[in-house]
Amino acid sequence: MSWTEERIATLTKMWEGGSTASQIAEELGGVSRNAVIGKAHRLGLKARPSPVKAKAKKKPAPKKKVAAPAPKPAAKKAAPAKAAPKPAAKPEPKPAASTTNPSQPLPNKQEDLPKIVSYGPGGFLRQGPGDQQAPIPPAPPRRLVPAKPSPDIADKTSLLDLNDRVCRWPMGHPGEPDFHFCGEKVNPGFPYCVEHCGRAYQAQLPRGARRPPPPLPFGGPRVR
DNA sequence: CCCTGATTCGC
DNA sequence: GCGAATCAGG
Repeated sequence: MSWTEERIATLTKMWEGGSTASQIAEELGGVSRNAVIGKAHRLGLKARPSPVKAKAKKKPAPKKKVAAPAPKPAAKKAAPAKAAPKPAAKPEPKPAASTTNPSQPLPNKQEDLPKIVSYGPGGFLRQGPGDQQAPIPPAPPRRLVPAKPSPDIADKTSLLDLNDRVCRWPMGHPGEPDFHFCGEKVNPGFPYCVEHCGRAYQAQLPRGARRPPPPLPFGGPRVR
């Protein structure tokens, strides 16, 4: 498996969403937990509550079992000394001007809601009924430059384009070059547009009066 | 034991 | 760049 735009997008989204590396790996498929972590680091988006970060113990020369324990005067990757002790360590947690938007000083301080989210098979957001009411309607009227990672999906709704107002119904299948999301305006109160709400939420019919199989996302044959 | 993320380093 | 192996804390 290779790290395509979509896979990286999913990884990033989930990682930042708080999903564990295992969950992400399982979601992406074809990659291990380590692969996810490794990639996450390479993407520069590490820094997350890790159980093994509290005490940064130094490593007593782990030495990979393979490498010969022979003394290496000039180790190819010797630790470049821990420079910059920075005694005056009191750096202001600069919020780092969020993409700068002078004309709109949005509060941007809407509580640190844990907001548990999960992701469906395609990395789409899976919400519980309780979350569908969108407790925080004043979604920042972000009008940032999309900066599409790929021109191929220039007019498609990618994972990165998802927000509280667009339909999250997946179109196509993850991993495919044109995988994207519906992107239509949502049916207020739901994560999908009116049309897809009809697919997602079907009235429970009486026994025996059941209709066709529930066309869940990724659940059945490809529909597009 | 299980889980977690961090890190190293051969490929 | 990738990820298995490994480390290390919960």
